[in-house]
Amino acid sequence: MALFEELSEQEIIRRQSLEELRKLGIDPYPAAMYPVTHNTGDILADFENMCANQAEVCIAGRIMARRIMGNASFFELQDEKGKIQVYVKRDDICPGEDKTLYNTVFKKLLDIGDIVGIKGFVFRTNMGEESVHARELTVLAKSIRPLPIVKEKDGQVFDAVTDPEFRYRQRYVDLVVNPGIRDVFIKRTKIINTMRDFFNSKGYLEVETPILQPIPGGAAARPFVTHHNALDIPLYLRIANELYLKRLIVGGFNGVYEFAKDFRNEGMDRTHNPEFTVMEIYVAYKDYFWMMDFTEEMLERVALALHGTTRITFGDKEIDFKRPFRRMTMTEAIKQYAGVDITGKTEEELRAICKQLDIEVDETMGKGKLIDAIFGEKCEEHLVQPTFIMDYPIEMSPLCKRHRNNPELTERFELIVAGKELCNAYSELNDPIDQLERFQEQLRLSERGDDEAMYIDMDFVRALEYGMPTCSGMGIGIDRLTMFMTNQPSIQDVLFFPQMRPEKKPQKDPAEAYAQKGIPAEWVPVLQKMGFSTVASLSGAAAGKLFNDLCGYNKKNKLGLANPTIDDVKHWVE
RNA sequence: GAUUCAGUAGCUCAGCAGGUAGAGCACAUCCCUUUUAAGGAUGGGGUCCUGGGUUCGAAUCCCAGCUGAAUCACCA
Repeated sequence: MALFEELSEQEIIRRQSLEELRKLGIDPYPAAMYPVTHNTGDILADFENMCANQAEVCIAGRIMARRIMGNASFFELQDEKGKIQVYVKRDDICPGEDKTLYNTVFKKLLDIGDIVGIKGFVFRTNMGEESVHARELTVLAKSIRPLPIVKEKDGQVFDAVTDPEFRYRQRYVDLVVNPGIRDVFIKRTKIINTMRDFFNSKGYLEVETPILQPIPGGAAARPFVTHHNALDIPLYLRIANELYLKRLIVGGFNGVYEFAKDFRNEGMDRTHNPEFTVMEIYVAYKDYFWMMDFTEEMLERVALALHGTTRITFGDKEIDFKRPFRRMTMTEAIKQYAGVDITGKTEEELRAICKQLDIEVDETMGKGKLIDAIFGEKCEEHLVQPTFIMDYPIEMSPLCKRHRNNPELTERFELIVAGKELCNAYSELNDPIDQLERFQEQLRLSERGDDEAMYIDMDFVRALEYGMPTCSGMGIGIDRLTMFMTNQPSIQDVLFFPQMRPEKKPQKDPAEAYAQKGIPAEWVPVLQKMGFSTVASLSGAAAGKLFNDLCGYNKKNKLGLANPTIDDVKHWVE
């Protein structure tokens, strides 16, 4: 009894069914493989043919609905590809005298959520429903926790589980009961595979680089820190892999790419998760113009692979990934959308412009950040269709090559879609002396109070000193790309397991802890029910009231326990 | 970090002039016995997020906290 103390009635019943199955000699969790031959998708795709031939199939999956009748019943079996109705006739699955498998096991001991295997043949019922007629039923895994019940008819969903906390914490349940969730994640993988195929077809090499880094380089962000015991040094979870991929270009690879989990110790919101996926690619002897063409082709392929068209819907917007994308410089964009010309302006002049445009600034912001603020505040929101914004100020791009025609700018582009940054790319800086100076400039910004300025990675500078060919690199946020391509408004909807605050388990002391105070084990559940879930919580409680409550509870619930004396209770609350 | 909203049965939700906790699905028992989100009847199931306060009395009103979401701030 004590074992079931915290279980709901339905859970208790299911655990009893579990024991009943074992008593009948049925292992509710058998070890042997089950020889599945088809999935529901296979059957429904070729139904007419299979039905005409009464094709034999062996399928397995979860019971999602049951319609129990006398000696014939129906249930819905759900597998990875969908659902199909199964027809279970007593005398077919129990050909002999013993009807236990049908009457007891199927009708009484199985529940929604249980995983079963069915051998049978394909047929259509009188009602016209595509079905499998069962000849054999095998219990493959008993479910002892009831699933939420979600129903569906003609594409309309009833009682869907919508609580985001439930869905994200128990994604496994979300995937089982909510139609369409699985599809987002299948598309996510398809996006990645399409990109990977594209890169491989060009002969570029997929590589892996360190996640634990002694210097968190390649981007400006606060890192997660950890400690390596054997080396006794701090290590950082990478915020980017850029500097390692460029080292490989130094090493002689012409094209390298990596799908990388990066980690940034910053705020979480609808578009930010502390760990996220980025694809970065570097190709030698190319520049950022080439990379724009490459990026367009890649995204067009992804859209076509997913939707068969370049036009996609995102929220209330329609976005077209058809090449070529619009291209404009940052200066042009600011001129067009903010109405100011930033050409040749000093830091002080820019600060005045910000003030005039009602943009908040502070003293730590240098020229680059001021320009970025104007762009972010006044321009980004207008850029709905894919747009390359080119030629960023040099201060905000310490790893990017100086612009060939203007030393104030860099050969950098970002791709903006629906007002959000999707890609970031450079003609990569390969001048080691310039690179070191840029790092030192970052250090000065950092001393001025900019806590996101980059760390100096001297080994990376050393690598550049040996010589890196001209090259262009591009990074793209895979989570954001998936959000666009699957029309999901939140990053949590494209991550299987988005970061959540850990669940707090209510603390409960075991009966032994109560025993040390002389409290009999049978009273422990009663005390816990009354809110005294730990021994410590008892101290200081009003003994008289508790005594009355306990005796009253005993009587009211007809527990038949021997009441403690008032002196006993006084001792308990000491 | 700020503001707003939400937290009631396994799930979806009602209830909130403060007065004995409700429905549908799910579950159990029975009837029916080829059904289609839902046949019929009966029944069981709740720390109304937690802790304080106001009150004769709080799911309901007030305060604080926890968890989540949205918006903003921060941020590639």
